Amino acid sequence: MILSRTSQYAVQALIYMATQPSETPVLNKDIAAQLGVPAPYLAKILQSLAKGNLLFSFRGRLGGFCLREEGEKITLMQILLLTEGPAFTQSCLLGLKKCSDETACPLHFRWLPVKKKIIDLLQETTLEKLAKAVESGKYRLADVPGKLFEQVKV
Amino acid sequence: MILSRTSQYAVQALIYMATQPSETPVLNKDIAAQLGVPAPYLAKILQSLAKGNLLFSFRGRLGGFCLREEGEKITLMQILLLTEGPAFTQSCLLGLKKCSDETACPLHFRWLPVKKKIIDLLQETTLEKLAKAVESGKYRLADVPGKLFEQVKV
DNA sequence: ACAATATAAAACAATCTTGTCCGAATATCC
DNA sequence: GGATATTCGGACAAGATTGTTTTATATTGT
Repeated sequence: MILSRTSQYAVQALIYMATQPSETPVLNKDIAAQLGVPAPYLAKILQSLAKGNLLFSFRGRLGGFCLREEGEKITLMQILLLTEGPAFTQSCLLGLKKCSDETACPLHFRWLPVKKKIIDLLQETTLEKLAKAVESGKYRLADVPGKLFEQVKV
Repeated sequence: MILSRTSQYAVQALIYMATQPSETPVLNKDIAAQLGVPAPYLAKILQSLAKGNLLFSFRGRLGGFCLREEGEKITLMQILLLTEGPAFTQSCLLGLKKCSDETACPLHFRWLPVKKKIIDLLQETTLEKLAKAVESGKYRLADVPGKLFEQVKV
């Protein structure tokens, strides 16, 4: 598995938030329900994203979470640096502590161009793009998405 | 982290084995010492690789482990399919159970070409190539490799 | 028989994921 | 202003998974 479950939930949640009107805070409870993920776990993830300055959080009635920046500015890389840790981009395939151009594992120079592709993807993919994809109805954010964009307003 | 520790140890161990003469079995104990990884844990990994038909194992005195095929035939993909599980190549970045061209997550088509690069790399990289890289002395298989290819025979 | 070795199983520890609980903050209603 | 409902915040623990160690057993060559 490339990403930890924590990272997967974080990305899913932020994409969902980017599909919602940005004026009113989104509830952890609602996000969890829409994605079908455990609410207590998601709450902890959202709190850490708020500490990482990616979200605003508001307590009390009418509280919830808001994206701190507009969706077009937030990249997947920003999210994953918070959830996977800052060493995320420098990790060695074989797990060596020190694996650089000078002291390299035998896979280092084969892995380098692929890693660059991954990093490029993560840096150029913004929440806005992903949110639009979901809003188009052609892509889904969760298994058995149920009524993510099929619900009728009452 | 891209690979589990189990996978990292497995790849390291098999590369090391490929650098050793193929006639005589290699001892788990020796591999563990050279790589600086816990021997009992490595033993479990090697056993599972033997069950997956990648290694021969011999019990008793003069026993040990041998590569089942020559190094040039064994690819990283073969190893990781055993240690990461057969679903390894189809995993969705966001963790969706069903994420195919028909039912896709918003990252699916962006991720696809990158995933292909990874799979290509894993399929075309053989133990032989990696073993030769290590034997050249320019690459290291473990942190603080100590005397991996510096030791003097007595 | 003995020593060296792999194999198996089980025990232990650490980490990751999930759930429960209660307190703190905030808006709304009276 | 005070009561109330709602929501985040944080502590704690249960469960699951992964990683690590220990112990015992079986096999093989000398």
